[in-house]
Amino acid sequence: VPAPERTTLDAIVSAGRHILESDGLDGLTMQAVAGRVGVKAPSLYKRVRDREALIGLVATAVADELGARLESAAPTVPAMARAFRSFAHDQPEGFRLVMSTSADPAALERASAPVLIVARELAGEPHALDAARLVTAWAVGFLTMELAGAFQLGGDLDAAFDYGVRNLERALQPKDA
Amino acid sequence: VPAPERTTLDAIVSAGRHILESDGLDGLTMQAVAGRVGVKAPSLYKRVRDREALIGLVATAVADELGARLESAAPTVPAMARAFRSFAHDQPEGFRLVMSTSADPAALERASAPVLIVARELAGEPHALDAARLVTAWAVGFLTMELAGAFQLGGDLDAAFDYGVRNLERALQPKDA
DNA sequence: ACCTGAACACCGTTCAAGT
DNA sequence: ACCTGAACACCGTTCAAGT
Repeated sequence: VPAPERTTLDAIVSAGRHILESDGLDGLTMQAVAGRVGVKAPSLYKRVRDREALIGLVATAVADELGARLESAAPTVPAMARAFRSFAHDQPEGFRLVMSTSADPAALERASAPVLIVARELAGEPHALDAARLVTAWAVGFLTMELAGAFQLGGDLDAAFDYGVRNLERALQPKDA
Repeated sequence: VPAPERTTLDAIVSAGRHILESDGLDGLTMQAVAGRVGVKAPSLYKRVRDREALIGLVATAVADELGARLESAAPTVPAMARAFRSFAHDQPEGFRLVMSTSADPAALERASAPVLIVARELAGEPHALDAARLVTAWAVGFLTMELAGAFQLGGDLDAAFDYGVRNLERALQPKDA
């Protein structure tokens, strides 16, 4: 006797993202997600292996949206850095999750593709990958610290971010430019 | 009727650090810590407010050791970057914890002081703080990604790290150098 | 004065029983 | 074929009772 489906994997992941942002990773419980999609916790196990797998799906979905935002930004270092930072401000918990958990490798690769293109244009082919990693690592670290409140010494964070963008752009030019 | 003390706060924090590295943050349970110091879980509440506070103490202890290592490194960008990376490799869970939790602000400030000194010498006083943040953010981001396995596109990570160090050092010099 | 067993709330997960 | 109540293991935390 078939039974009607009362939810979908997409609804579960979407509920997970919403709860993550409002209640943090600790608040992302199976019961909270189940309640939000109108089902009891045990039913989630029909669509998701366990909580860890659900967290991975949430992280991948966030990484995909980050990639889409970077893709639709202008292909310059400042524009992509701004897009990156505004995403982290909009979804701080999701951003943290993507950076700490290993999300789906394919999603991470998609997200980093736009950066690689800009880096190639700026630094030239031989150092394109190293250059992309330099600017990505800086942005990840800056936002990790900003979100964690780790910039203790005050000062203007917006100015510090601009300083970073400007100097990195300069640093990526080939030495004999 | 007084009762003998069967453990100390130091022993608890030290046990916490050990369990953190061996079993991860999820494994850092009150029962595991209590067992390691030879006591039952409820006794921990005599010395620590709750699990969250214990995690904060562990993070602060790790941050203090990181600061000490940076302080004893040679005052150059490459030497401090190497010290930073080797610390993250030695204590990956501790490193992740310090970067994600807000450890004690005072500990974070102590840890970043040596970087500030080098940055001041390289970039000059007006941009010393911005420069320190640039290099610190890069190192934090690089290691966050390296530890998370987020560098998907292969290549030589040691070389990518060296590339970052070299180019950042160059980027920090005043524009008219 | 610290330590512990017992208790409670809460969560992840499994599974037999419903429809 | 999915959904749920019941059950189990495990954890954080409190507290009365021990010494």
